[in-house]
Amino acid sequence: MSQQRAQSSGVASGGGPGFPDLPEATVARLPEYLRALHNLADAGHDTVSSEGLATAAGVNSAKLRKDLSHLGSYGTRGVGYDVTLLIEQIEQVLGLHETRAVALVGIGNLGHALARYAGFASRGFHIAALFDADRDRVGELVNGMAVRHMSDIAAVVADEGISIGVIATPADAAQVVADDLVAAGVTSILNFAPCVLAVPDGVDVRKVDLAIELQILSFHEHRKSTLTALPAKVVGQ
Amino acid sequence: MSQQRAQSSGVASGGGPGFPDLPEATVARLPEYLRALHNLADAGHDTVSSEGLATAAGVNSAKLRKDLSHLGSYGTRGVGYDVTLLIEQIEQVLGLHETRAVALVGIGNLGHALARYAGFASRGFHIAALFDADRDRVGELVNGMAVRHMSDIAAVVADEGISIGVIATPADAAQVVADDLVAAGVTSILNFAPCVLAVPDGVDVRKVDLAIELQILSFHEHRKSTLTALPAKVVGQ
DNA sequence: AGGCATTTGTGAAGACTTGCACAAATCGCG
DNA sequence: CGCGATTTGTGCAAGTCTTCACAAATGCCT
Repeated sequence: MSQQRAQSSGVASGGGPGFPDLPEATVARLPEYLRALHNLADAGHDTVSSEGLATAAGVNSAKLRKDLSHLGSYGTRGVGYDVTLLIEQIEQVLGLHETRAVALVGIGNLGHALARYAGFASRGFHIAALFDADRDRVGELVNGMAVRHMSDIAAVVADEGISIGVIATPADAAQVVADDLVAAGVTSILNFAPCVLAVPDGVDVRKVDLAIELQILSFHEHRKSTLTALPAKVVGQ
Repeated sequence: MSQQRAQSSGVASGGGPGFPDLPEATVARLPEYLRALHNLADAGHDTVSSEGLATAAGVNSAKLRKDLSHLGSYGTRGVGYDVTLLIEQIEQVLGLHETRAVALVGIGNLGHALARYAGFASRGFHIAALFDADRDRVGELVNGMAVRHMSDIAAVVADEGISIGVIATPADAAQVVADDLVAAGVTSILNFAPCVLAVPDGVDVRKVDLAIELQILSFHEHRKSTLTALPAKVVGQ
């Protein structure tokens, strides 16, 4: 069980049959483009220019064009991009055509909120099971779904075809949960616990740490207050 | 009110008196180092090597040393870093000595969870006020604090010295809320709504989009399932 | 006091990412 | 049919970030 490595850019396709060799930075922006495109489609737009889509997604238009060019040529010069076609292509690349089953582990404050969050379902993810290690919480209904005990995880993951696990436990439980998820066959983990997870090669981990986001903002606040000369750069988003 | 620009690296200090010129990538990692250092301190370690701290923080040791070297020389060759001293230095740089007051807007599912999340308080942030636009929710007690109406925001932000706003509203309300926060004097925003915010220069925005994280994982799942040859790279964290 | 093992701090190379600027392609219109 | 306006796709250069590799510094042990 190796310590996970830092993000390594460039998703090689090994010259295989179907798939593009997307830079990791591009992959991270595609979902944002997709969201903007859905908004445009809802607003009745059939086509959109790189400039228009870039603005809607909060990026530079040259960057947007380069990102999309990695998927192939789906724009028309002098016109722009076909909104429906581009949605189709990005969903294809992101693998969003098959609805993915997700297991959510840790039904505390955050877990409750995630279980009820409509944004997952509306964007192609199905929360297929809820788990907690606390037997007092097992059986509780959250958003119409019963909480199950961690000991069921292997069976449920197999039965439901779950490939993604979301960890919303305290930090001290997260590694054990990750090990259980991996043992059950999960190959992608979204970790909300404030700790680093060790996972085997072949398992992807993304981490979201709410306090870290605030601390980064704190740095910029601090800088602004001690140094009033320069305008702030907008960070991330 | 300009469209915000993409992350621009390098936080210039303008040659001013006090402050280091930290690369943005370094700033984003400092909170992770800080968390790891607190763990080490709790475990009774007085010093730690770059290798040890790097492992605990999930990064390469050379990267860690370069990051820390930007803060100055606080290590001892042949020995390592003094844990307490380094904690002190990083907290200084991140501006965590003064507790920062945070306003949380949007007390729905996610807002409730954030209001109750202990990780904020334990890492130096004080949730000073809760707001919602729904008058039916105003007055409700969440974690011992009453929800107030958005119309109070200007007065409360001034009274409580709030500098950071957290937006946990639906996407269609987020821009209005951001405008209100900025008008009230907030200069940093953490946005959980799935949309791009336009803010004036001088205001920092960071975005956390839970569905986007899953979609990025989905891409890697998709890639793994269509291409079984290569081992996956671990993404982000 | 001297030598050895350890570990930091950093120069340099390489990889990745961004953004400009423009040729090539397309459409609409006279 | 041809021309001008528009917009994509991309070569290239600049900037940023990561990683290696090693000299310099430190402490321990004899």
